[in-house]
Amino acid sequence: MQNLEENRNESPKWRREPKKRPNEILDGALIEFCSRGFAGARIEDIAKHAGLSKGTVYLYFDSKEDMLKALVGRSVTPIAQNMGDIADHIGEHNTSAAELLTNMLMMMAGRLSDDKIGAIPPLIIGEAGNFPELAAFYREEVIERAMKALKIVIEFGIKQGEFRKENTEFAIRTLIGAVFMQIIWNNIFVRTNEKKLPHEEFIRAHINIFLNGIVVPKEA
Amino acid sequence: MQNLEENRNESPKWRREPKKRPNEILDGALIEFCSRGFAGARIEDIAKHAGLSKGTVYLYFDSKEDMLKALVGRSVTPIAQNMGDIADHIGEHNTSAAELLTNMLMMMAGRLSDDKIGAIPPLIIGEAGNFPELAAFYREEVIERAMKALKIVIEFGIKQGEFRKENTEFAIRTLIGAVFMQIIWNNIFVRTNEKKLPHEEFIRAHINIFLNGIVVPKEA
Amino acid sequence: MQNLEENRNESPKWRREPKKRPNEILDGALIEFCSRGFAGARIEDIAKHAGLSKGTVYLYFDSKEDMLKALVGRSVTPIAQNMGDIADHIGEHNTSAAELLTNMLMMMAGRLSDDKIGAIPPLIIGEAGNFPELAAFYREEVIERAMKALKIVIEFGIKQGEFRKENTEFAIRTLIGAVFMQIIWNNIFVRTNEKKLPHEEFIRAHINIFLNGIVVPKEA
Amino acid sequence: MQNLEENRNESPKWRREPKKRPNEILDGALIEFCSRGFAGARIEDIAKHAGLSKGTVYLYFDSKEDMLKALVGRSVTPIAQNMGDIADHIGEHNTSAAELLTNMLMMMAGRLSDDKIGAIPPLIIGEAGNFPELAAFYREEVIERAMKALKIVIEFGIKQGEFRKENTEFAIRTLIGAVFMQIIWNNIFVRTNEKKLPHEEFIRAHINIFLNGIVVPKEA
DNA sequence: CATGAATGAGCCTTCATTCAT
DNA sequence: GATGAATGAAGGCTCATTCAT
Repeated sequence: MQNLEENRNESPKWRREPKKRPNEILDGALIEFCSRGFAGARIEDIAKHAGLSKGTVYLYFDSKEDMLKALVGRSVTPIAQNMGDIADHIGEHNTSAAELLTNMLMMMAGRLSDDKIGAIPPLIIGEAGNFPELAAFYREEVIERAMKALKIVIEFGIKQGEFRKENTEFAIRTLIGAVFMQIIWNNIFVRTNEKKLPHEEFIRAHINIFLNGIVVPKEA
Repeated sequence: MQNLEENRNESPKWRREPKKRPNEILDGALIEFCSRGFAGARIEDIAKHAGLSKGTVYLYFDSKEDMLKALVGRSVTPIAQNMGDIADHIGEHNTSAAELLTNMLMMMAGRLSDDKIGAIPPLIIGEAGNFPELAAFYREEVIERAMKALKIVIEFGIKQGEFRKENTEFAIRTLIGAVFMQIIWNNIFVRTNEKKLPHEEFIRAHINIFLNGIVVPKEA
Repeated sequence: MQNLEENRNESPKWRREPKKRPNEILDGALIEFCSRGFAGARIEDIAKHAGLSKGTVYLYFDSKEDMLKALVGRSVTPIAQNMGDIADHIGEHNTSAAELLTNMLMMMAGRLSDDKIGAIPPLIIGEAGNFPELAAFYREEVIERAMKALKIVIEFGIKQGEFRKENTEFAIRTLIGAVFMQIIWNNIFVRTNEKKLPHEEFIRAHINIFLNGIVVPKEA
Repeated sequence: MQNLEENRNESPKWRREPKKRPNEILDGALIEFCSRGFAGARIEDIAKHAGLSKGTVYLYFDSKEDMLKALVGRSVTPIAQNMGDIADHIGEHNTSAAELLTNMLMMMAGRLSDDKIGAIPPLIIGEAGNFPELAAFYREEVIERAMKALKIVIEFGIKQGEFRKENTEFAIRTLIGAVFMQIIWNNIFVRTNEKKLPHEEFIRAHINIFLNGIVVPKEA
């Protein structure tokens, strides 16, 4: 995660692309915020990740808090967009609701496997007390959208006679719970040299159970 | 899994059973840690919750960090114990695996509905960077135990012919994912005057799907 | 101005009277504000004058700005009070307006000869840009009161036939101008080892001219 | 008085006659120094007033301090020159000492009514602690010269039998006090939408009192 | 046991100054 | 000449921790 390469020789400050600067800083901020928490992260360390000095960071962000917000904002857009895209294609071709659900969860989990994106939810969880707006923002931009999309698909499945009529709200949460599990496990509880929960397989297994359950049918 | 034993012998200070006063302090610490994060919490505010002054806290805890550890320790013991209890009774009476799973999840979710206990996991998630030992401790004492218990039940169900043979590890995580969902939703993302996710109903619905899936059987 | 005595041996922190603390701090603030300006004064240096450490200052004042305001406030009360007292006694006994004016100016200049009080106006002048409220406050509490008192006396003198009818507003300012001169000269322009402008003599001479002018009467 | 000569030879950089650009910069510096104080003024803001960027300022001035000195230097020359001019004409024509005094004070007050010049003394007062040389310089270049000129006129008046023999040093200060009053009042204490002290009228009234006093002669 | 005044390390933030372009 | 990105010293303020009472 460190960009050791950049600090090579005396590559002078003004030679690097300034356009990428904010993003480079946010990369550093992500690392520090995640490993030290917002309060514990030191601006100087964040700057160092981008090969910059303390003061330079303030040319791009007004404050530490500003950086946190930008960081969350940056992670939100891509995932939020894809989410709706999938739901929009319901009924097109002849994709089953089951396939659509699989695609959606796969996409979510896939995106969140990217460290730059998956590290954000735990960060938000940790800072929810200090920055409730951040949690609210993330809920609206990501979680609500995902839920809405899942809802559409599940209701579509029910209408098609493909799914049983279950409490949709709870069903959605069961699906999303797996994503939470994956994120938190891989970012918080996995041991340093232990294999992470592979989203491809885990989500597929999860969907499978979601669809078919685990109980052996009474008369097969 | 390997250092379960170690911790038992060492009996670290943060697992001790404190008397009344320390507990009052920890109640205050919980409130402050959760709303401000570990770094943001001020000892003076914690003390105030217990009707004490700053200095007095130090008669009971060596440091702020010590308090965090004690806090987590305090929340761990009860839940960890119950966990095993249930798995121990497998095969007794003639409880089905399905019933056992329901009982276990219900118990977990029930406990974690208690704010004093449910607030801990988000706290740990937020401080995992600063205190990896805490996450490790919690994994070992709570999550691993829960998983082990769930595993036993699921394997019991499979052996009984009650459950299909699924990837047990993933199935366990699907179950636990719902608990994560419940905790995080209720502690982080729920809006101030919005109804919390009721664990009784949600967990029941979740288990139902887990057992039977949501797809309408081909030929019923 | 330094309190070298206090720092003697290891006289522990908690042994000194805490009641006097704020005043001691303000004494230090005065010294530093006057010699370095508000912005240039370092809290640590201010604290050192009172034999305290940086942090302790914040037990008594919320901020540097707070200290400045307290400092001005402290200097204002005594002078503002005396001012009115004198005007209140007009007509009592058979004091002439001339005597009253002399008493008033003498009192003002006398007070402002005390470094702790005379150093404030130049400070306000220097910080008027940053803290206009301070200048406004000082005008109202000190200058306006002084002017009002002088006005009463001068009008009394005119009514008595003791004074010629001059533009009172301007006359007042002529009187006060001398006080300004005295303050600014002694605090800003006087050389390090040059005699300060002695208010007793200077104000007396000034009043004398004010009363009688300097022109030799045409036919004496 | 003694180092008037020195300064003339040394011709310090801050008395140089800058070209157009530097003057524009100083105009900006004046505004910022006066409204924020020396320490509070930001080079970037000063530059903006002149339509320049931060770095450019350093092509014309070595440092912020250098700008302050240049600023004061710039304001000093014109007033200092006029001062002597008047005194030089004493005895020419048949101007009375009274008229001469009036002319001199009128000129001083008139000049200082120009914001660019009148804003300087309060600035010096505020920064006297940080830059005692500035106060000393101003005293020598402006105040001492004004005093010397006034002294000559007053002594001339006494010799002519036009003035009574008063303590000349004090009398001078009484005169100058009015100028101080005018500057400080108009630059510091006047309210935002309040009329400034009009130097024409105020100085005329002041001189009138100075010459004739305010007491009604005993037997007129 | 309890207090709270005092300490001082620590960090965010500002801004004069530099310098490659 | 002019620019503005970059630097880094400096200082206000916070707060965990100590300790005399």
